[in-house]
Amino acid sequence: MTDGALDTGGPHPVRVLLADDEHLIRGALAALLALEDDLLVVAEAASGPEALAMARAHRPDVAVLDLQMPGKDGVAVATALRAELPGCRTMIVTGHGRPGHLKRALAAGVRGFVPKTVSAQRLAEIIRTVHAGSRYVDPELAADAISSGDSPLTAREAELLELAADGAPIAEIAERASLAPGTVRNYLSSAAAKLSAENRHAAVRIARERGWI
Amino acid sequence: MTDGALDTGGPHPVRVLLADDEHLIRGALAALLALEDDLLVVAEAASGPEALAMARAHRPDVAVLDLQMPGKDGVAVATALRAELPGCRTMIVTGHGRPGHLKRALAAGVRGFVPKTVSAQRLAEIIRTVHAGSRYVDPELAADAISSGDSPLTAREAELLELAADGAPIAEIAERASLAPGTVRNYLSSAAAKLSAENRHAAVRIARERGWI
DNA sequence: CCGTCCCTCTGACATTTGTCACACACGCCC
DNA sequence: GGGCGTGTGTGACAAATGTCAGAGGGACGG
Repeated sequence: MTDGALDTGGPHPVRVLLADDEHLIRGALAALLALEDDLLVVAEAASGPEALAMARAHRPDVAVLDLQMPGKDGVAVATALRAELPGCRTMIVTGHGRPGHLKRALAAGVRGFVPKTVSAQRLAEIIRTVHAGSRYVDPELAADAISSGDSPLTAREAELLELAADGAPIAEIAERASLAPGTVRNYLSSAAAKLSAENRHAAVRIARERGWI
Repeated sequence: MTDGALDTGGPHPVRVLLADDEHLIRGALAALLALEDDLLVVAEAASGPEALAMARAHRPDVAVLDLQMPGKDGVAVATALRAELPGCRTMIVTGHGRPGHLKRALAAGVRGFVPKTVSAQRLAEIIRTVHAGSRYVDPELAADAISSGDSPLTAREAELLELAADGAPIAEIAERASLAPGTVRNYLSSAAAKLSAENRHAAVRIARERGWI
């Protein structure tokens, strides 16, 4: 064991898992992180399920997950990892961060949340921060989340709004939710009013933007 | 001037402009392309207008543009470049390629269209291909575009569908299009029928997926 | 225990939206 | 020119949607 005085991260480099479906980014990122002496990319994955399998096999210290991946999204993977590998810290990297994702991520135990607009060096610092046990949330995304505030929708309203998201007619939504059509209309109307939307479709759009569904 | 026998691209390296709002990717990409002897990244930009300004200043041989950028999207930049710098080849790199974008891009004179799932080395090859004057379109994206086929919508139908995209009520659409409400309903109904949609909102969603609006 | 508040749920009613039949203009082929 | 097909535009009618008033139930504090 090397126990001399080391100033670049100590004897144990941080073992990193990289998961992103865009090879271009993942490969480039791996190359840049490899330049950091104290970081070691031990596994890469291009999908949610693959990320989980890789994590089981390689037991990384930190998992860097893209939000949008085929199969399972980043937050879902983080949730699963929390249960399976409690010692593994998770962080999310995302292209266009919407407030709701941030809240979902933090609820799933994610320790870091950053947009892809940061530099690689900054990302390396954040990986170290997260590995050390601190949390890091991009200030701009945090501001967005705070300014957008909590969802004013009740659970049922959000649920029905989600069922209405693909433009289905009321009758179909009512059937899927096992409710009377009138009830469905009422919830959607209430949700639209809270969101200052003209109708349920505009409400869906607004709720999406705010990350509330 | 070096004029000896060179086998890695000749005496004039390909001058490349990189435009992408995600620093993480742009920086990483620049680093990876720098490993190629015959490619030289002469400028980087994080937005559409910035990309144009950089292109004017540095006159690159090939402009690698992200599709989604603040200010002006990649296709819009490509259109402007075609007029201002006819000698500059343009190519689009995109995260999630939808058929309509590909058609728009080709119409704008773009010579290359690739998803971000390709590797950096592959991208380097494609930059060379494009610089040599050939075109390159990712096979999978091309297949999508062909299978999705041409839009069955007439010009007016597509136009009104676009106005309906944010969930606005018919009256507002009619006003913005200077048409009678009945006419608007008729066009949207026709568009919905062609797309096998239950209503105009579902039609909007389908047309978006197919890249027809 | 009681009142109060909020969420859930429903049906009746008015408004909005989708469907249909039809009129007009334009381009095309014979 | 005459016949034909297609895109554009309109209004009447039927169906879907949004609005409203209100009933029932659980949580919370006085």
